[in-house]
Amino acid sequence: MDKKFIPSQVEERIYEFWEENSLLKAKNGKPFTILMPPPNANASLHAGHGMYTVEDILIRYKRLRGFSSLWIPGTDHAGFETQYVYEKHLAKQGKSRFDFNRQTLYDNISKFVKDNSGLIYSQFRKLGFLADWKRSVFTLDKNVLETVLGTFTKMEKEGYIYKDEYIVNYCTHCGTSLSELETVHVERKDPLYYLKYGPFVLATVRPETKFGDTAVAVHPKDRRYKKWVGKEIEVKGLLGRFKIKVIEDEMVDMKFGTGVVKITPAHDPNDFEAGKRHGLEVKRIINIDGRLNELTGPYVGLKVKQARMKVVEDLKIKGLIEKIDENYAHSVTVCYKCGRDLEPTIIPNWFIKVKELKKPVIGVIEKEKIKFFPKRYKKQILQWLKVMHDWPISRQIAWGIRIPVWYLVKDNENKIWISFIDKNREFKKGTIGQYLDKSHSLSEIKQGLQQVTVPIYKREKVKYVVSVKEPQDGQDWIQETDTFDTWFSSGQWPLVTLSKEEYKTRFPTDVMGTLADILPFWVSRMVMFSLYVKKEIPFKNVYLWSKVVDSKGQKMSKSKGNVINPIDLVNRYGADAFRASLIFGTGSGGNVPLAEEKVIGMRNFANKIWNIGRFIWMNRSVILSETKDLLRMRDSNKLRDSSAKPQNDIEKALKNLQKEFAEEKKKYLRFMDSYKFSQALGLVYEFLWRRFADYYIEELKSRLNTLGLTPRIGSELKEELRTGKIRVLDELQNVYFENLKMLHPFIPFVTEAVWKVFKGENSSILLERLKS
RNA sequence: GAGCUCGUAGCUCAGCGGCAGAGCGUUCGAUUCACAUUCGAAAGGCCGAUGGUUCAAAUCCAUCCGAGCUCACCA
Repeated sequence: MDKKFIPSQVEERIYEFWEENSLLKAKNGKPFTILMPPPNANASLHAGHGMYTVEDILIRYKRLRGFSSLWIPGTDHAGFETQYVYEKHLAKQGKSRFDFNRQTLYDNISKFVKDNSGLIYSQFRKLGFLADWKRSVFTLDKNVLETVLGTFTKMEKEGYIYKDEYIVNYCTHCGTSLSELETVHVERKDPLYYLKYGPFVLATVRPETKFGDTAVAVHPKDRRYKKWVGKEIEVKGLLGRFKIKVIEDEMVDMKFGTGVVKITPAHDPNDFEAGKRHGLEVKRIINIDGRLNELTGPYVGLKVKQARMKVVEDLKIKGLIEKIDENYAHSVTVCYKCGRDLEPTIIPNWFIKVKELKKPVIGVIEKEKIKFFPKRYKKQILQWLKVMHDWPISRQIAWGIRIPVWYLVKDNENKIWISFIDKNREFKKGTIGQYLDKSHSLSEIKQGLQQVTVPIYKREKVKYVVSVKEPQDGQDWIQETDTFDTWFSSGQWPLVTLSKEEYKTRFPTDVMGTLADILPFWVSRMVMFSLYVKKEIPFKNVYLWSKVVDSKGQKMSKSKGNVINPIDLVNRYGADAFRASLIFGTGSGGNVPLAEEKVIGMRNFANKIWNIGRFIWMNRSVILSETKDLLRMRDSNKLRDSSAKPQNDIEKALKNLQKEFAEEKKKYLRFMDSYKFSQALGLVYEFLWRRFADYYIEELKSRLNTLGLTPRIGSELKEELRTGKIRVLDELQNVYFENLKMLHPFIPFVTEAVWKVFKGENSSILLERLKS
């Protein structure tokens, strides 16, 4: 054995051993199953992925406890995220997604993902993860598509899916709508404009939307404006005079501004709701490219911000601005990805009605059929479920699972809007009828297709069918271009990962471990889909781990320059040290600070484990080789008298050691079974280092020394004590071995390396059992 | 506005009714000994504040102060 444990010399070999000897696969026993949260297929390992260690700990622990533990990995296509990355990549080449038709864009991204995937699995291997890589599932695999499309079809048939023109947060830069959860609210100061509006003055931060106003609202209790309610007022505006209705609505805050609000249903979520309540016209004046449209007269084509400046300027000239509050602080909704202001926009979207679907979810969580660790997340998810509203599942991006809806072309030529690149590589946009008439064939359109938009028509709806393949009925159909929100497919992760056989024995799975951040996005939806499709919970326990932050508790980000590359740490200090540093001394929830000093500390711990083994190994080998001699000299009476007392002391110490160990183990099992990994590791750390090494070994050494013995090599070993010493080492060794097993889930490499020293190259601690 | 969490050693945080703890850092000391990636020792604390429950409170309850997160709203 080397003086030091050198991870880089053994880790790779050990991992290969596990892999070659099928130790990554499930063995016989009672099933224990974890589905790995799928990282983005094109991702590379970041510090946060290190927390997957928690799942590896469970897998290894359960294996040692005799379970048939199975960890199934996978990767996610991560629609929006990936397309975003890819578009940045395109931008570097001076291109954009609009230069390609949909299919080509999809194929290019697909290739991009393939080229960049696989990296993260090799990094996971470096961390020692005992997952069955051969079983990896990708969220665009055939069987996943079947399930996901099947669920959609079922939901549509049963009335849980509807299409609606709804106001959604739309990022004009990223070109897609976002769910509420994908938005970020930031506090900001913007000018608040007080506009003269007929007989009123009203305050707004968005004067450029005034062309879309279809009412003015006041509070029902506001006496100041009572006489106007229900009447039309005449307003002088930038485009001339117009009449507008005054309505009353509780949403108005009498104290804010002048107590009068303009209602712009097409461009504000609250106004949209108000518009619904009062049956107002939805007048859209900003297109989805973020520019004002022809209804705004001279402002057509301007982007929102430019338009605002121009409108304000013109209003000033006309004397229509009373005052401007330059320091108005409010919060703005921005894109979580690019940080730009979101434009509340009306676009046709596919929705899932969640009112009925979420009821059983709340039920199983309240009844604790699914348990949360730490417990407080139960409250959080329940709170979130209560406010959960219908889920928009359409995304206007190419990289994803295309929604299996086909629109009938016939009779709808003027209702289906398309954009495509024609055979002369020209970009075309308009209704499908416009082009079919002009010698563009449907197949040409389909080939160059970028986007299909079918607005909601109240009277004559556009006929569509839900079908995975194009309907073969001789009629012309064109498929929806929207794709599913990534969470729609990853929400079905527990439904696509196991084999048919395994659904009988391994479902519900045992533990779902994930970052607390995605509790609402992912966990609640997995439960929802599972209860809907399988009438069964998808997992029994949810373990929420914490965010990995830097040593000062700051979130890691490139701009702050505090990003720590985990592989770097692994290369320098070993996978064990990295893993343990994420677990040791960390609490439940919040953040896990990752500091190099801590990794070093854990490296030292791994080395300590190694050296305790080395001590036992060196002395044991000596004894074994000399046992014969020693036995022959048993009757020697030399030192007999003086040996009596220390011998008894050693016996006593051993008894204490056994007692302490029994207590340690009992506690350990309790901690492990209640997912208190940090405490379990801390316990063994304390026991092995502070008690076993610093106290018992040191004590024994010094007592042997008082007899003129050093527990060292060959000739220096005095025979008189051998009987006692053999026992000493035997007992030390057993306690040590048990502790190796207990530590193995946390620091698999060093424990396995030591094991192999004692039991041979072909042995593995993973084949051992940790008994109660 | 609502909910949740956290204030414990210089730093990062465990502990969550029964002697105030760990890692890192600091100071002093040891060294042919399994390990200097080591060992021994020390300094460092009104456990955010106040009140309550209790034989006993860092721990439970209430209020307050401070920090953070999430959700909702904001013309």
